[in-house]
Amino acid sequence: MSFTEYAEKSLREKGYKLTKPRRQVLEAIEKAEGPMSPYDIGKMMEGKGRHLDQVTIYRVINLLCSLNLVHKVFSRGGYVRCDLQEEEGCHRFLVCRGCGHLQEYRDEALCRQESQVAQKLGFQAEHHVTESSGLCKDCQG
Amino acid sequence: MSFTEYAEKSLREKGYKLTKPRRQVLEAIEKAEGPMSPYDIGKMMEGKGRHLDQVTIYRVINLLCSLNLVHKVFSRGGYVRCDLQEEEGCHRFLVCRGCGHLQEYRDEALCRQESQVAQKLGFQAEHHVTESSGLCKDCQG
DNA sequence: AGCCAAATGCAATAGTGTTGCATTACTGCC
DNA sequence: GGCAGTAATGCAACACTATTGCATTTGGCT
Repeated sequence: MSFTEYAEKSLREKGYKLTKPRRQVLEAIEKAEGPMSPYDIGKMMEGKGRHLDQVTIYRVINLLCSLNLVHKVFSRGGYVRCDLQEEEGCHRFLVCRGCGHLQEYRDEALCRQESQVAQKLGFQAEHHVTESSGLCKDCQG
Repeated sequence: MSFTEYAEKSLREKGYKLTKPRRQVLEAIEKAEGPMSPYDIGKMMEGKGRHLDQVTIYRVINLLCSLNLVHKVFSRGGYVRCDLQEEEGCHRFLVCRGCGHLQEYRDEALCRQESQVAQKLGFQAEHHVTESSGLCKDCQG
């Protein structure tokens, strides 16, 4: 199931309407190579002769983020599609400082250990957001 | 050694000048309870009859961040002083979704494991940025 | 005291994000 | 297939975040 298909299914199931702007934003994010800013998405639309209000784009992105269909990448700015679809747990990113390449992954053991460390500090962790920077396979050596 | 003392020492040692704006920003961040935006710092100054240019504040903050004397808190916006001073490694945050309380910590084992997981994916991690959300001691139960 | 590189102030500009309200358009129902 | 009602969008305005270039100032040195 493609990203867009999965996202549209998720929206339906949760009772959200499947509107034209939402389809368009999903399509834009599906096609994008890396993180897109709402502004980028607007420009892409404009380039195709369509028009989408910036506010609408923000609202769509917020919705998609809240459903974990899209993630914000803090260290680079912008938003990317979630590549792990229905995989539960905390999704993390590896961000290459060489080429900017982004890889999403998930690791249950890491999540568990992180929560344990928090517990020792009296904190009950619910969600972890992690972005690691370094060098990807192609940029090493 | 207080935050400001330590920061001023670090600046000197690395050859950065100890200017009035830098002292003022350090003082503001030292006193602040939680994350401050550059705009907040500007307003705080204005309130005391002093004036600091926004651009200058940004530049000072960027410098302090690059020296790890101050961290940006992505999930809340704004910047906080580093509470771990000279402790090496990746500094992480626990962010309470109840009261907004922020706690900084460090855990070498976690760091190592995170790098190992990345390694298995062919990625050579250098630095990890983590913010966990959940409930602090006071907000549980 | 004076030098000078580093840092600041100012002006302009661009990107990011939010709110309120009137209008439109999905979805479910007949 | 049309209708009703609610959810979502468009528009306008606004506020915050952040960057660049250049003229001017100043901290740290001799």
